[in-house]
Amino acid sequence: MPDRPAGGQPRVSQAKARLLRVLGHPVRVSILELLRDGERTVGDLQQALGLEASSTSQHLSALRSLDVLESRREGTNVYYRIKDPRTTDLLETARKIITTSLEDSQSLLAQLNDREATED
Amino acid sequence: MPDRPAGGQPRVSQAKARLLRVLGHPVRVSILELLRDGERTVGDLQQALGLEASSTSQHLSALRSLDVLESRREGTNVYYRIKDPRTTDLLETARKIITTSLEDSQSLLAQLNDREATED
DNA sequence: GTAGGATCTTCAATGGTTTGAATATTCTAA
DNA sequence: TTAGAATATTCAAACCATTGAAGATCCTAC
Repeated sequence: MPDRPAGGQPRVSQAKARLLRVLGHPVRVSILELLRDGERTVGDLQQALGLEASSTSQHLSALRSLDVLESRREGTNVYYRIKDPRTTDLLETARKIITTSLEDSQSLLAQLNDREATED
Repeated sequence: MPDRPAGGQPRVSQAKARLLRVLGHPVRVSILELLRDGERTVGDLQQALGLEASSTSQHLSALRSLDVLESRREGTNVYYRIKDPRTTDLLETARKIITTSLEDSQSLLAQLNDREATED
């Protein structure tokens, strides 16, 4: 079994990319944030997201097909939950990276403004 | 300033999604893996990736535009490096999630095979 | 200083993939 | 069987990746 399939990049890179890509959508990020504190029904999620039922279901199924979510049925409702808690950590890390990056540009901006005020 | 822009999902979710999506491509995952141990030139990366120069440059620029990478020029070469080390952590977390998920399906498969061998 | 070569980036066109919305279908509980 | 809920399918529009050509930028050597 070759490490590098026809595509070009190694299998492991491809697997990571698949996971990150499925997480890389605003609706799906919102879903994970909603599920951070525990399971919820599809109808509940749909309402919180402000989406059509069909669209909600499609995003949920994308996440489940990569094993990010799992579901159980109870009567007429289906409950979804996050399968691996490290998925939440991953999103939290993403948040930290973004925050740092924004803080850096903020402080750069402040420096530029200071300089403008004092120079010449 | 509204939390929820016209798009639908909150700004924060959108920002996270942008970051995760730019990381969600096999070539860009490979780039980050190559840069894990330190900076490298574009030509070096290009060769390791097996890509066209222009394609390499565009992936690098996508990563830089979201502040994932930074670069410096030295003579005719440009060196790229990872800006925030937590980006590496994020990829590592992704790897762990995938590994666990694969192990789970492996053991499920093993159970199925055992049952097949002993039943009837 | 300027011609040539090397490295990297940008641009525009193409082909492919993903998304969103609407509709149809399946599933479940009563 | 019927209503309600969830999922699957479809198709047009938006988006992304790749390619090749042209454009910068910098070094070296004459």
